[in-house]
Amino acid sequence: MEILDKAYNPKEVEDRWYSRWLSKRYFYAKIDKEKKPFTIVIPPPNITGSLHMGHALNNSLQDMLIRKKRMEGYVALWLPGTDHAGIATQNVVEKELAKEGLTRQQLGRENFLKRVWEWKEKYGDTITEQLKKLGCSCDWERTRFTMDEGYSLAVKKVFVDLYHEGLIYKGKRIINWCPRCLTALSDIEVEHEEVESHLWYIRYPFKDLDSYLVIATTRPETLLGDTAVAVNPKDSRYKDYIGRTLILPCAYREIPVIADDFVGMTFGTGALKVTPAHDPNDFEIGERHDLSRINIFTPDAKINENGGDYLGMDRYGAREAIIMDLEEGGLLEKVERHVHAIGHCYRCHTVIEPYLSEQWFVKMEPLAKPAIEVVEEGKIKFVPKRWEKVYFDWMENIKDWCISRQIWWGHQIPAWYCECGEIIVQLEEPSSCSKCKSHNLVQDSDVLDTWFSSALWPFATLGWPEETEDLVYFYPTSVLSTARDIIYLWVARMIMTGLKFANNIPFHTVVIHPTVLTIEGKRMSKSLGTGVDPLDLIEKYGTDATRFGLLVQAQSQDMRFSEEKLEMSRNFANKIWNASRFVLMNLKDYQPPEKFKYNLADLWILSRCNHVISQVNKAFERYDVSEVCRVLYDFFWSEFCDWYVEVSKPSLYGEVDSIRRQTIQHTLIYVLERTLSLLHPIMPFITEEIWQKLPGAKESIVVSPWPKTDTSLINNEIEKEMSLLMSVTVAIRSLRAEFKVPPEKKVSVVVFLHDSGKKRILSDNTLYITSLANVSEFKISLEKPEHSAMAIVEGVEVFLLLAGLIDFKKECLRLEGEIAEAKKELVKIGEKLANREFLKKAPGEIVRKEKEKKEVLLEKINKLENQLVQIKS
RNA sequence: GGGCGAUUGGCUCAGGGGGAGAGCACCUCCCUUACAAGGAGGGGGUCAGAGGUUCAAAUCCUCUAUCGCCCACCA
Repeated sequence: MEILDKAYNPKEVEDRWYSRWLSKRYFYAKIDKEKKPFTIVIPPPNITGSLHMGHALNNSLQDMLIRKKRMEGYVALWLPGTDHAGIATQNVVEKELAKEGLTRQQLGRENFLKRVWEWKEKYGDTITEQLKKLGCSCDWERTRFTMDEGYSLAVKKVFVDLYHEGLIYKGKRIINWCPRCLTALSDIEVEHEEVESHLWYIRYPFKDLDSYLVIATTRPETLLGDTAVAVNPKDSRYKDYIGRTLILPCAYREIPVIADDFVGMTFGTGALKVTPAHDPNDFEIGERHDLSRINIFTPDAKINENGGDYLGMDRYGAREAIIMDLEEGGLLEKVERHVHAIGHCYRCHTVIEPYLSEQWFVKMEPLAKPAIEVVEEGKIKFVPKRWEKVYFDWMENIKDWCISRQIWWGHQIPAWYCECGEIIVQLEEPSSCSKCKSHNLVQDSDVLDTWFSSALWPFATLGWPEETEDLVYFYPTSVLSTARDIIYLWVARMIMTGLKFANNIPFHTVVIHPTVLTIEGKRMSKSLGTGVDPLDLIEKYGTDATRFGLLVQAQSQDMRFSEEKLEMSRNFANKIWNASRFVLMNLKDYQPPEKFKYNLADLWILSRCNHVISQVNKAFERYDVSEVCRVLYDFFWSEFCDWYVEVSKPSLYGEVDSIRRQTIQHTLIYVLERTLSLLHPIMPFITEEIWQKLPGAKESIVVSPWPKTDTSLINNEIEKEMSLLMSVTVAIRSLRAEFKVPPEKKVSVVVFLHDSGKKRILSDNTLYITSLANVSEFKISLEKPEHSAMAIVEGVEVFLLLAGLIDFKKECLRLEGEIAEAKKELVKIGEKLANREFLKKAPGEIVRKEKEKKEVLLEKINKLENQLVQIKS
């Protein structure tokens, strides 16, 4: 039997096992129709990404689930891969080009894309390599990328099918435009943030009257694009002005006063400037009143030729200039402070410009409907359940999805325009126009929203649209685990496309894990420097400790993470290591026993162990990974190590009876082996390393069977008996400490009790108490000894014979304190039992328990008082 | 403006109708041959506040306060 080093050294162990597992192909999910599949598709990280705490948590969680199922005998597939991340990746490569003084426009589309692919080949696997460091048991042979050939075909097919079904259309609308990324964004890619700004009150003079109308706006610069001022038709203040003409300040255009229900009468002045090309509401008002739409911005948000004198200014410069001009012209009535939310690009945080342009959209309502139903019907469950409401709220108010992006990196839209005006949408490039036969066709230059392609992830990765073996066997997948901020962006859309194109739900459970925050409760962010790098943690504490530390905190609330919290986990890993070391050190002569001779403690730990197996399995069913961690931590440390290992020592060191010895050895192995298996999904490396050294170890813990509860070993009677011994032991230790008995000094103990059952337990297991509490003589007596300190546990009076060591004054005080405390409790219980309503309405079980408590307390007080009298005499 | 979540010992968090818990920190003792990344013992909380339901509330309901998150076209 090989003995372990004194302290656990994770680094040495981790690389060795991971490459071993790979070479054995344990993570490869081989289709076996006799077995059930269990599938998780990884939320594909961006190729630009590197592992952050959120990834570390989410992937530890997925690995935990997949490893457990693998051990349970499922064909467990964890399908990995990456996302091409259109805007993000394009930005990164453009930045690189900028260092060389180049722009993508200078390079041209084709060369630029070549550069991006080169970049991808070089850096795109960074994050998947990091996942290996985390111990993730992904099936790397099935790794996918959202721009793989097959995957791209799936994307095109979905687009083409939706188009021909009328669910994708092209339209001119106000969309969210990022003036820095120079592309449209969908509504959910815009992050709203409250900012302190102003409300400017501006006078718009009437053409034919010597007066003016005052409008209030947060964006004075857009007045250059105004084509009307609108008031509410019910607003008596303005009734007479409807239909009159105003002179637009700074632009000197004539615009009408119109009436529209949209306008609120209480905000501002009740008069609204209408800029159809730069505000979604104004756009709609414009449609109703047939107003012209004047675009005043260039794509990078500078004033264009429609802005007259302000041509070339950027939007903020133009604002200042216009305010100044208004002020000079006496047209600025007043300025108020005003807080409002404005949208920012989720990629570069530039302020979004509502911008009129022609884009492709997906009609969402028909897709959303069945996706709502499957969640309502419980076919897909969210964990925690409260996220279902979040999902419903969004789905029930869903808006059409703008899917075209004016960037180059991504899936180019499979639409071709003919000079005759015909639009051809199909998978392959057409050789000629289907209408006029012209060969002069140009493909739409836009690419699709990255989320359009990731929406297909659960089935496109399995080979769809081909009816592949993988697709048939592994789809629908089982669990999806992700962060809550992509419930709309990703989860909802996967459900919609899965139902539509793979004819089934994409997964039956959506686990929404908590967000990892800093210890101050702030979001972790690289740019703010508040992030923690999980690889640093792995380096410092080991992968297993890092995983345990994250998972034990993964409860239903967000977690405030700090590095110190990993110390607990590292210590736990070390504890596992050393307890195993102890076991292995005492196994040198081990032979699997043919006969057993169990003691109370053996039966106790076997019972506890099986309780724990069942608790762990239940917690897994609820996806309560934190509970799994806690149950195992508590059991291993506070029961197995603190009690069973300690109890086993005297027998292992001194016992001559070889059957007893073998029984203890067997029990140690039984418990350790099972605990390691239960811990393996959380802490894969240390458990494998130790497991391999246990007698009878087979191939690998990775593919070893998951523990099943053996109910025949669960014995509540035994657990109660053991707890009596533990209580007596603690009582003796406590008295020793109270009276400062040196640890090495052996003491004599006398216990006094009447209960014959308890007497038997104590006399049968004296060795536990004498060894655990350093007792030389342990007597069950019918006489109370003098000159001793006393404690009462479970009705047993425990006397520590301390002639000469006892400070009687102190002991009196202590006893009086205990009496007082017991009496306080007695009063409370007394009141309860005096309450007739309680006796009448509370369940009999509760009443009985309270009465029993009262008896125990009375007895205890009586005993304590007797002792007090005796000591004083 | 709407919704969701949180409020439990100094800190970070469990618990979720009938005995207030853990880890860290703190105090005392111990380098005992698995482990000082450890062991033994101990102190510390009227469970944010106010009402209500109940025989019984940290736990369920209502309201309030504070913090956080999400959604939203009031310019």
